[in-house]
Amino acid sequence: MKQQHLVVYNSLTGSKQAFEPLVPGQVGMYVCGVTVYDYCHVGHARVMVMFDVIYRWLINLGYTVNYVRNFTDVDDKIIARANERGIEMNALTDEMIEAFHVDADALGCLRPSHEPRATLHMDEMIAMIRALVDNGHAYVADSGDVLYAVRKFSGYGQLSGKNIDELESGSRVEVDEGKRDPLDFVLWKKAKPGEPSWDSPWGEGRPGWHIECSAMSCAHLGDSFDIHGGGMDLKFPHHENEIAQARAANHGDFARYWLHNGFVNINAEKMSKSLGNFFTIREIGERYHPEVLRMFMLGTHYRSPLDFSDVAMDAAKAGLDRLYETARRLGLKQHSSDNVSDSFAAAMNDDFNTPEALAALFDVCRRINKNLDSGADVSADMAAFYAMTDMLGIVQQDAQAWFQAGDVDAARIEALIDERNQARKDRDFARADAIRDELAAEGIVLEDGANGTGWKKV
RNA sequence: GGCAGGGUGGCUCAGUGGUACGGCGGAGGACUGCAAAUCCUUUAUUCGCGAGUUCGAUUCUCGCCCCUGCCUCCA
Repeated sequence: MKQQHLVVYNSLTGSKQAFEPLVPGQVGMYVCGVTVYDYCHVGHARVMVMFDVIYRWLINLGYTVNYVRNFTDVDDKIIARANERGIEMNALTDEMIEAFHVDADALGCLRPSHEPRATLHMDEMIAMIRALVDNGHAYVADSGDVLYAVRKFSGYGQLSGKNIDELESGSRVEVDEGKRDPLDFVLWKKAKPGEPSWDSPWGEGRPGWHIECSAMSCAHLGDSFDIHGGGMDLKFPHHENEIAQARAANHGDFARYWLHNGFVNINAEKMSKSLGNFFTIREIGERYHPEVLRMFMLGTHYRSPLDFSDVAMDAAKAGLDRLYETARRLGLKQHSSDNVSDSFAAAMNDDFNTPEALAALFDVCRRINKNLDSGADVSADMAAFYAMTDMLGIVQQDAQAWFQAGDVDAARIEALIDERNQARKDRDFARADAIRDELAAEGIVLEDGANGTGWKKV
């Protein structure tokens, strides 16, 4: 059954739905970014990569996409880290945002249309909080904090599929003195001495975490927009609270489709900073090309858990090498746009099923190799091959460089290859094999082809 | 405890009411002086367990076992 039109799994309804944007031809998409106090780990990478693929596919479908991904650049952890390091908060967040971009670029992620920072949207946040206070959805507690009254919002719990009473019965939340309800959350936090703060109708303070996303998404995309995404762990309470704030303050529906990606696990356990079982993108980058990490992620559907391991990364590298091998045989890349195979398109249209899309890519890859072997025409398949790899954001490097990157003395290798080929011509295979073994010991593999001998680093 | 998502070959990962996609790995073959790469063949009578519905279930229903996540900050 071919899927001609995009169907997405909407966390809000718990089912797959045909995707129909609010405005035909246009998509507004907001993805929760990161809190910038440290380097990104593999879990963050998954959000970046998967929503990058979604972004690319939406564009391919012909939509004009307004893709917004925020930076949380003020919060407790940031302040604590800045104090630890003895630097200003902004110095820390600027540094981490730059690092974020380096990592995202390395992973081959396109830049979003907008990357708003919380600290640059104080006016919007304060306006939204004021609206909530004015219409009775928020109140000023004895502590001076402004809190959101969850009981005043009838739809609370719709996204996470919970109701307030259930949440409270199993709640681990400490009951705060000033709260009218244990689930009430902070909209505006009164400043403590020495903390960064902004002026507001409720005195000096700073915004709560949830309000920034409500305010920034609506500021860039309007009170109603199409897609809101992020990691599964943000579903509750973060996204639930975003909905409560935005719908109570504005008149729109807020986000209509909610997309949540699964976690990255280590030994079947969630990778997280609190558990300390995480690898940063940079650490992985020392052992694997970032594109291997991307390939690894594409092999699993975005909503499923993804178990990170060296074995899995090695397998991803082997598969990616095979694609690069084909790219190398094809030679110069022919740019193409919408030549993806039908099965690839069907897979992507079915809630961005990248594992199935990869299967479609490998089908074409195999056919190309076969036809290249037999000398048949591959032009149509080549266009499809590159259209699909571009859509997935893989095979973006020069194929020759992919295999020959690293610390190698190419001139010396070429010289040895010449020497070996002379030996082969002289049928001195002992000498020829000795040279090959010598290079193999250095991780250089020789390949004798119809057009001479090539080499690659493994 | 409540809610959510899982358990598919050596590993990994899709999928479907009619005996299972792809990748990695293994085996055999073609090619090669030998390799490497590539191609071909092959690698699950079987989809956690038990029952039910059905002509037929891995796919639907029920029960059970196990795993993970969320319910607090977390992508």
